[in-house]
Amino acid sequence: MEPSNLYKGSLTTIILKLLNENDKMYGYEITQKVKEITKNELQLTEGALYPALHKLEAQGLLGVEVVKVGNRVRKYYQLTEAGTKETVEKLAELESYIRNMRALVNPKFRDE
Amino acid sequence: MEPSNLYKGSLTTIILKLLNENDKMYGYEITQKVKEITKNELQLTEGALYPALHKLEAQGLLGVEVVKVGNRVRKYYQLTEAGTKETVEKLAELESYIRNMRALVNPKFRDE
DNA sequence: AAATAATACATAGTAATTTTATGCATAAGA
DNA sequence: TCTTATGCATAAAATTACTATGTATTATTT
Repeated sequence: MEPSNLYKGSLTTIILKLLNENDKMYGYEITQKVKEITKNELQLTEGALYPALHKLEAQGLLGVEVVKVGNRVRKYYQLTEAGTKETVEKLAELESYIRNMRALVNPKFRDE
Repeated sequence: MEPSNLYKGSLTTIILKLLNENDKMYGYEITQKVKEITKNELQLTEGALYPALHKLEAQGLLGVEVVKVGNRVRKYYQLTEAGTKETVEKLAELESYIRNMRALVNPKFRDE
């Protein structure tokens, strides 16, 4: 199965959740984690990921720590306090959205 | 809870599925159906819906029938054969996407 | 040793999709 | 009569992600 595209709006939630779970991660690590968890079905493009990380940082939801590993730079991101709050909200939104989509596409899930 | 925004990419799937289920519907009817099913949690904006319907029609996935009701016009849409096929694919994509998102945000759903 | 793949970041241009804001018009209800 | 509901439509703006490209280091394969 070829890797599918993201439904636009869900990338931020993915990033926040993974950081919430893993304390601190760097960009490339996030891409790999998503591939692993979704068994290659979802692929984060770098052109989406890095700008998203920068934006979250600019919004004060993430903090950054630059670490040199050998001769290469890694930028570790972690949730700020505001970021943790935002994560909770985004997750709730996603759950609600999934519930609604399930109800829409599957009559079985309607009266819940 | 205020009506939330759509995750971009899911509108087409919603439209196709509702038409698949209800045989033929007009735009306003679709907006109401979505409100009803999601208990007002999801609201389709007309600015998104009508262009989406026109696009699906242009792609040959929907057929239209204009009906006069009193002095007002309704445009009933229904799936074409190609539309029915597309519906199946879109639904499969959505299910897959939901599964992946669940796995990402909820470790419980990982090894499935 | 050289070529390739993987790791690690970044950005500009483009595309797709949706929201917001408007507009028009008829019908129903308060 | 005024407001709400029904019913369609489109343009401008915003959002979000993808594609393509660039740079550079490290590991693996040939």
